[in-house]
Amino acid sequence: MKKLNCVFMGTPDFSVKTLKALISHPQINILKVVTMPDRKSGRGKKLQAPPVAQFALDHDLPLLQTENINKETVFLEEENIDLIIVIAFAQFLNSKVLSLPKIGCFNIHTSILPKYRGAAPIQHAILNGDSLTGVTIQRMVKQMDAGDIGHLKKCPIDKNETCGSLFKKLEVLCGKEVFCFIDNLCNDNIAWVSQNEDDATFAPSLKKKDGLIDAFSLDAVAIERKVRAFSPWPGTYCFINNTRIKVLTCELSSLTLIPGNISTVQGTLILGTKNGSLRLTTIQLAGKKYCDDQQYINGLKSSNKSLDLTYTTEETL
RNA sequence: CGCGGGGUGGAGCAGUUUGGUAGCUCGUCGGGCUCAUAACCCGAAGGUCAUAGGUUCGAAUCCUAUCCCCGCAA
Repeated sequence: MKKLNCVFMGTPDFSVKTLKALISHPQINILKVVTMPDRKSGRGKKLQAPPVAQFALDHDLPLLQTENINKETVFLEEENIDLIIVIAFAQFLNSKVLSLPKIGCFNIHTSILPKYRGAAPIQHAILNGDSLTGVTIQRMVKQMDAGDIGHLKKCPIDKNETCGSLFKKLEVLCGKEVFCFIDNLCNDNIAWVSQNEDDATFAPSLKKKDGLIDAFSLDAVAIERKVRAFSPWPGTYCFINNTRIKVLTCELSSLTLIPGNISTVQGTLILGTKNGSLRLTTIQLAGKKYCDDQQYINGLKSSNKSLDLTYTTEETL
C-alpha cells in the first residue's frame, strides 16, 4: 500500500513525541516538518532552535521554519500532500493551507472538546479542578478547535496533578493516539462527530502576570489549584517582606488566618486567604534555589531576621 | 556582549563593606527528662569557605581568571 505523505506542524517539546510516533508508523511518510523560527531565549538571550526543529535536524527530516505558514508560497504549491498533522504549533492555518492536503488537516488537542478550546487546555483543566481530561483529534476548520471529532481518548487527572506531570502523561498519550488514529484513517474506520457549540469553552494561554497569588481575592482551594496549574510554567508568585518569591507547592491548611496574613506556625509557613489558609510548602526566593518552608524559616532565624513576615501582591517601597 | 542574585559541615543561612580564633537555625549521633513525643535539657561528631592563580606577616573576606546554580526578561 502506498504511504501517506504527511506534513507535521508543531513547535515545543510536547509535540516531539507525536512526531516520533508518526515516523514509526509504517504507512506514514514525513514529507516536511514545519515549525517556528529559532528564537533568542533563555539566560544570555542565545538563539535557540525549537525542540521540533532540533529533532528534525537530528533525524534528517525536511524542515521548514517559518513565522507564518500561510505566506510560504513555495510550500503552498505542494501538490502531493495527503494530510497535515498539527500539534501545539502556535499558528493559525488559513483556508488555503487547510484545503491543501487531499485527506485533510488534523489537530491533536489536549482536552475533551468542545471544552477548553485554545492554547492552554491542560492548565485550565487543573485550574478548574477537573478530574478528567483527554486527547481529541479533530478535523481542522477555520474556527479554532471547532472541527469534527475523529478520535478521543480520556485521561484522569490526579488530585495532586501539576501541569508538568499531566503534560508528561498527555504527550505520551498523544503519540499513541495519533498512531491509532492513522490506523483508523487508513482503514476508513472513523465516525466523525460534530461538536456541540453550546458546550464550547475557551482556554487562553497563561501569562506570567497571571501567576500572581492574590490571597485577598482568591480562596485557598483556588490558589492550590492555581499553583498546580501554573507549575512548572509560568509559576506562581507573591511577595514576602517585599521580596519576590515563587510558590512551587502548597497544601490546604486547617489553621485560621485573616486574608493576606502570613506567619510561621510550628516551623511551617502559613498564608491566610479570602477563604481558608494554605501552607506554602516549597518556595523559591529570587536568585536562590527552591527550598521547603522549614528551611526558609531556619535561614530567617539564623540571620537574626524577624519572623514577622509581610505578604503583598506587588513590590512596594 | 539583555539585567541581576548566589556557591561557607548533611540542609537553609550569617560573616565579606573595615583582612586577624569557622558562627547561627536545623538535621545526625550519644546521653538525660518523660507514660510518651516531631516537645524540652546536656554533650559530640562533621567544613581544603566552588576551582586556580595573585596581593599580604596573615585571605571566606581584597584582585584576576574559570566552572556551576538561580531570579527577571523573552
